[in-house]
Amino acid sequence: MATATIRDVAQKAGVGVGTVSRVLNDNVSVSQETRRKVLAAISELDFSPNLAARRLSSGKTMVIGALVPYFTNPSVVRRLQGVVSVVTNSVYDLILFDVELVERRDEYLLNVLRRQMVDGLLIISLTPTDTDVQHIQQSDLPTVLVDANHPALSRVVVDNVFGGYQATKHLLDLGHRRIAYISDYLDDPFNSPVRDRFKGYRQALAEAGLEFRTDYHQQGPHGRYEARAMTTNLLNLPTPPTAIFAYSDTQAIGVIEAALDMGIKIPEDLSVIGFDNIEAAEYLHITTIRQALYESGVSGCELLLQVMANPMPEPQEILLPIELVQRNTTAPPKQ
Amino acid sequence: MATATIRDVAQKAGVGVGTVSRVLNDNVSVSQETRRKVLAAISELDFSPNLAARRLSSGKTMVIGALVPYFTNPSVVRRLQGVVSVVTNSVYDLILFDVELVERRDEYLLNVLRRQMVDGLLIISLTPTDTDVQHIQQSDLPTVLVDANHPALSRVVVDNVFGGYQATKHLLDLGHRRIAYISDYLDDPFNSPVRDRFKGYRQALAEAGLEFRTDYHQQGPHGRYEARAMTTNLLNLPTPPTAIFAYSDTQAIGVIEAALDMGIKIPEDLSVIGFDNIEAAEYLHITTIRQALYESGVSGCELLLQVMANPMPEPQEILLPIELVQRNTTAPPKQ
DNA sequence: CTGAAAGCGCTAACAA
DNA sequence: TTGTTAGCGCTTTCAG
Repeated sequence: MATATIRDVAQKAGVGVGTVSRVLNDNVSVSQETRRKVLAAISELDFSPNLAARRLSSGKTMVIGALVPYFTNPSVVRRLQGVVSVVTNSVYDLILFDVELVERRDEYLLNVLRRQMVDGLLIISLTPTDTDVQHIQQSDLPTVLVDANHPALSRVVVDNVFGGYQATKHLLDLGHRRIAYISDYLDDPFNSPVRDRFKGYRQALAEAGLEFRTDYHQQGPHGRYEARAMTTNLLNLPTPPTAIFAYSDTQAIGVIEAALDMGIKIPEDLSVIGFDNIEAAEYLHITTIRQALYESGVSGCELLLQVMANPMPEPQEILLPIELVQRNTTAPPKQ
Repeated sequence: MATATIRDVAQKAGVGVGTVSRVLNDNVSVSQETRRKVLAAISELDFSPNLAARRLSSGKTMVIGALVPYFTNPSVVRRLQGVVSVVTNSVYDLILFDVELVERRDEYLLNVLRRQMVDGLLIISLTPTDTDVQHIQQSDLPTVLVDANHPALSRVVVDNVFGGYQATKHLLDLGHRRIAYISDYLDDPFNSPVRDRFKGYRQALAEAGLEFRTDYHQQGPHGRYEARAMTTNLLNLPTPPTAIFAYSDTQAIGVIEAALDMGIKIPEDLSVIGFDNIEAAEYLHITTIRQALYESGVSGCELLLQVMANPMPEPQEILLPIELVQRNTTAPPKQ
């Protein structure tokens, strides 16, 4: 069926296109009778307004964009599920930008900004650089960060420094003295949580009068398998750690697998604590720092919708709570 | 910055807008010299073509839609990850339609079809009705089904009847005679796999000379918690089953939790087999029927891209393999 | 190879 | 309250 246009509807209803547009947009200034006629014509012709035309004319796309790194990352997926739950109940559609190559991140962002592809943007687990922020501000696109921090942008975050502190403190309280940290690369500019948690780790260590040992900090690309390798290094040290704090649950799983492979018992011989509380952490009974993943997506999207509706002079910050979840992978060290 | 338009570029380059459009679209009929001038003007003005305008004018949206039910479902997420991996490397963007309410499914589909929101559509784990198919065909929108079957549409599927058979056969081979099936509602029109696997289950039973017992089939809404309740019913029967085949791994997890709660040991007292091989099944060592989830998304999206490029007269079918993965939740029955 | 001009289907400003 | 009309920014004829 060659889809009907607004002109066809106008003709059939015996009114002008402006009037049809008015009833389409729930503009009040239409008489009952006229509205009825137009509505009848619309349903008769099975008319539905063309989106591209509407967008060009109105300047609004009615879509929200979500920029995410590694759509395969469970915690990112969980956040996205929160986003989707909100978007689905709004008038907006969701377009997903998956950045697998960090080098292409820039290209994505600029594209999105310049081409006016979306009315609002959610940036998830991807810390923008100052240059990025400049571009965003220049483009005037309502933007909200989720799990990423920048003072100039509205955001939904957790206190990662405190999270790192809390995880380490838990291990310390258990009596551990040789505590390692495995993480993503500390100098990844797009990942600020990794540095914050590291800071918390060192704070807790210092507070306990413990020296930071560089050989107890392993960093590498994110992932379960990469974490296994880092763990092996750690466990082969002359004086191996008795506890490992992993930057994420995914990495904690790798730590556990590597330890098990070496015949090291958890938690008897090695304590492991993760971060995030993804579903797998529950299944595997991993002690972890829970953060409200799903909720962060919900809050982020709600905040974005708000900002889109009435822009706020100041960037907003929503701080979500974190909480230690004790399960079966941490215990006091032997003897 | 008030974004530059094609007109600005034309003016600055001293050419007509048509020429600018030609270089934008890699049209060959532009002299080296002219192209150079235009390109210079473009980069000088930091110009990027407006998408809405391009869409309206060309009639192409350059976006692919993915219609999914329950974006929280792990197997759906996994398939989607496959889709994303392909879309990301194409010229298309991805827009996500999440259908949480089955009643609204229709509305979504019609909307997508009529408003020309996308150039191609992927329908995941949502079996279309004949009416749906009619609408799709009328709209002439390239469409591919993933994990859903309809003879009139291109699709990526597995042999679910065989899968159900294989799962049941495994239990039978182990020596079980009292085998139950818990599943989603059998009469859900949008879920054909549930019926196919049930058919396979009954085939295997019949082949073994076993009668189908209605009290051994529990159905309900999909989910881990719902599966727990169904399992409790089963296990409280006068002669409870010694093995349970769960429609999905998610449900198998519920089965296991319910059994454990009742002090029933797995696999000693009860064998459990799931379906899908989601990540949690690996963590929990659940015996299951693996299907290539991620791969289904990849194949589906590649097929869609192909169909969009050159429409095929006949609907295509891609059949993906399934495979029994024996882990720790199935064993011979006691004595 | 290139410029001019006619839309694509809609919204919104302007009259009436 | 309503009809008319001028664009929105681009692609794509149609001439030349």
